[in-house]
Amino acid sequence: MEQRTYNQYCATARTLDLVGERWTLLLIRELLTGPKRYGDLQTSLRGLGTGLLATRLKHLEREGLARKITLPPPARTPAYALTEAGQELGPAILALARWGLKWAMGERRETETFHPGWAVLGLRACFDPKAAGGLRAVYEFRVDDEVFHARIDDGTVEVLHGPAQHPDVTLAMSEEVFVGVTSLSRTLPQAIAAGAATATGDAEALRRLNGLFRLPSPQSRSAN
Amino acid sequence: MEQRTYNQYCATARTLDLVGERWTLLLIRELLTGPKRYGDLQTSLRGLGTGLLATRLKHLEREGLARKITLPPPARTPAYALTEAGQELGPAILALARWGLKWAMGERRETETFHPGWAVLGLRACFDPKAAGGLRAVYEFRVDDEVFHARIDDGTVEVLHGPAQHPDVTLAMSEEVFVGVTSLSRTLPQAIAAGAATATGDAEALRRLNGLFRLPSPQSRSAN
DNA sequence: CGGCATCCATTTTGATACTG
DNA sequence: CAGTATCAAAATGGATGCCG
Repeated sequence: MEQRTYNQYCATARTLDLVGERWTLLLIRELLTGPKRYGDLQTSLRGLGTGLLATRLKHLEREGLARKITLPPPARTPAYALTEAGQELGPAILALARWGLKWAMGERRETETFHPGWAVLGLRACFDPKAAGGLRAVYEFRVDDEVFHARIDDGTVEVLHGPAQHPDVTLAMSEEVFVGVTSLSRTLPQAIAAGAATATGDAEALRRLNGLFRLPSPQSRSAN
Repeated sequence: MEQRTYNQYCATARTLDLVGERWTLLLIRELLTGPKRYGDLQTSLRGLGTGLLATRLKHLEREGLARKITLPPPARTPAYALTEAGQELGPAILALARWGLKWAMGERRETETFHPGWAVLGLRACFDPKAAGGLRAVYEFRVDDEVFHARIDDGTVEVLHGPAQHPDVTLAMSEEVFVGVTSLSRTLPQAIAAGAATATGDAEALRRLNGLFRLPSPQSRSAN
């Protein structure tokens, strides 16, 4: 069971030794918005078989990137959460996401799965701390059945799966509309005006929402 | 020959579809400091067979991340360079490196290879733009036979393989000493005082060098 | 539901020999 | 030096089956 290694005394290579195997970074991506259950991970990651999922989770546990927890009552069911070391992979994953938003997104393909959480993470990747100066607000996103919330506190964001305690603004829309908004094919105000999205709560916080995320305009890699 | 894909409409997954295969990010890491020849890539990446190297390079070309060039005279020999899209993976790779510096480095293992360029990239990953405010200087690093230079220009760095045109400071030391300095086990002034490193050039620029890079103190992943 | 074990068809990889 | 060709070993994926 010798695990494969690049055998390089290099920070990048050492990191990839730990998280560079197939599925590993996507698994961490899933856990970035909070603990997840085994079954939910399976659902999110189509193509990752149950055997390999178990292997990967064990690996993350053994390496101190994730740990198995028991969800608080009334759930009391097992789940997986990131350790501090795991959490700190967030910036690296968001950097990959920023690159992807600019150079690799385009239209959604027929065969591709989609979960709102991925788009929420895309938003987080584009968060502009400067634009959030002096702002303290909690936004709740209800996309079909999935709920996320973003807590903005003067230049910082935190994005978690699940409802917020006291959202300042609650937004609701369909998955399709959410994809449109997070891929710049329509703006949130347009979607609201068209009745495709609803927003309730603090009007001032809602007004500031648009400027918080700087989605890059997609570029082509073909030339140059 | 369908290439494997995660089939997720997600910026992170799309990026990993392009560069998540084994060796790919390390290949890009090598090209981050300038064009490299086929043979040099083979030398740097022990364990990557020539067949796979050719496959990966073709993939990067096809996807618009790298391109084959002819080095300018008098070399006139083929080499591979990053496109703009490829260059922009730098931040993501540096984010992985920053994580590795903090959570995965420790001592060099017997089996691990090492190249000064990797440590130079580690420095770049820790560059502190604030500390470089108002500074404009070129540092040349001569580590055994390898030469790199870093061009600092008021909050920006650029690190390239090869000698600088007009270095403000030239540093020379052995690989071993360089590893020591870039892993915080000794400081550059200490190494110079001990005669293990030599520095020539502008004293003021040399004095500012130390503060430019904020190497994180290594953390253990085991607990927590 | 959560999670590990098994079996098997495909891919991916690693190592080496070989060619222009 | 820059790659191709070839083949063995390892990783993946998918389907089940099992057990608490």
